[in-house]
Amino acid sequence: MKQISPYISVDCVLFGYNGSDLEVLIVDRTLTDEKSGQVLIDDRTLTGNHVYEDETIEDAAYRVLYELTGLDNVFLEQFKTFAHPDRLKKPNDQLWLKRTGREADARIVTIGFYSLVATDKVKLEWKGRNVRWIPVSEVGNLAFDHNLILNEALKTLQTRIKYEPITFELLPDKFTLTQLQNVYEAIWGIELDKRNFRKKVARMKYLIQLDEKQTGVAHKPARLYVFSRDVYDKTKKELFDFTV
Amino acid sequence: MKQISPYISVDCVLFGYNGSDLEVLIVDRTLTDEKSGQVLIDDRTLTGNHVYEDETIEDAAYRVLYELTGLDNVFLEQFKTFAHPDRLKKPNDQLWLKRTGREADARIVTIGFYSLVATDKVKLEWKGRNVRWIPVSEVGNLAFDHNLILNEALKTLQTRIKYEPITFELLPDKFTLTQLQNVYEAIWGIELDKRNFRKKVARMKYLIQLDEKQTGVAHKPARLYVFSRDVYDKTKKELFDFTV
DNA sequence: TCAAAAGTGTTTCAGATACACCCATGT
DNA sequence: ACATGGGTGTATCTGAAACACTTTTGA
Repeated sequence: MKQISPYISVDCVLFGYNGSDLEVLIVDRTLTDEKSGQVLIDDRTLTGNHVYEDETIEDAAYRVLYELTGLDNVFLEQFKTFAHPDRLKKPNDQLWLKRTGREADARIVTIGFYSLVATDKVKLEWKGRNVRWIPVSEVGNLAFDHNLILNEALKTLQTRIKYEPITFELLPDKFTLTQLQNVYEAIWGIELDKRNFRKKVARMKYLIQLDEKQTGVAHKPARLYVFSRDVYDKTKKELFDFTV
Repeated sequence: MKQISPYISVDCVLFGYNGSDLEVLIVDRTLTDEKSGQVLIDDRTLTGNHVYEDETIEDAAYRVLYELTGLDNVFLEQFKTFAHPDRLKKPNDQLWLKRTGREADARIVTIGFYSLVATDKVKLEWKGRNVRWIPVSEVGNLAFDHNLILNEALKTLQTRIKYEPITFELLPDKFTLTQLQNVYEAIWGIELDKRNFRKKVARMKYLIQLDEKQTGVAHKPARLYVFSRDVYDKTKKELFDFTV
């Protein structure tokens, strides 16, 4: 059995998109007293993971993703590390650590990763716990410092999509321009003009229009597009202008 | 005495500007065999630090900066965490850890911070070791994974200055527009057009023109400017447009 | 035939780029 | 007087923003 690095963990913020809202994958955390049957803890967390001694943190994060989605080519990026001495010191968190056989006093550094996945690819069970997609705006209180981690991940995502084409990771392989626009709108929480949006993406050579249309929709069917990483890598240029 | 967190460290990439090059603060690492007098190690590192058990990583990073500069209001930002299992496993690094009384087998996570300082504010000695500013392009091989850390810090800096006005942190409080332009050129390694640069900064209301000029220069003296954080905070706006 | 979303063009304005000369100072 | 860097304006082009109607499909 592999040895676990006891002071390092990774937390993964999995973002998904349900057609109208930006969602995040949340896991239920419940703890019931064995004797009395009393519910001691009933709240929620992000998906986290320990790290093995001989494993990189990236591999540890990919392990969570693989367990949740069965996919191994998912967008994943480190965004910030959380190491506050008191980050695991709330009463519920201490109780949880003790009851699940962890060292409750240890200072654990967690490296935050965020990930973009098509929501339908996720199983609804993980390590025996319930897993749910929840719109980011309805998440409420999370355990540990997971609200902080989620907020930082969201800020990173909002910024990153301004400069890098990663939004299609939230969509099926073939998608419409309206879906793509909706993703930007969901992440930024604003509305964009359809015509201007389309003029903008028309300049993005790595969005390839297919000879294919939606089917089974009760309106004019939209054209389908795919993202071409190949074209993107060949045409992307460094941006040396500055805006602020 | 405070207890040290044995598995967490911070590494600080201090960037400076000498009037023509972007520089980074580098510390000599020398180890001499006590009996033979033979030089066992003679190379260079970034400035790093341990973290105390009850201390945040930000505070630990500020401690390095304070020791080096005597300043406590320096620009500092976390940019990436380095945790590869083999990051301290090179022979010289193992030798160094053992001879300086550290646990050579332990996996140590280091959180990378970068910082922008006016170079003249730095003392030239730190923990009994020689400290030097070296142009980023001339750094050469560093100990541990410090070349990797430096490269990531530089990439972060190059990107960050596109969107946030932090470059003046590398200059004296009062600076000329040419100095400011030179900083951008040094960080990006490209040349910018003087007139276009000035038109651009003219739109930045937080650059305040003083009723003051350079003195003692053998040419038309330049006007001096200061950065106003106050104006910046009041006028900065969220950027929701996207460019890629 | 109606409901629903797809798809399209023009005008106006702001900012990006390219480019060359005179000015103020110290030596 | 000369060397040095400071400081300025215009023309062109590209992209951002604002804005409304026709088209195609399934029900």
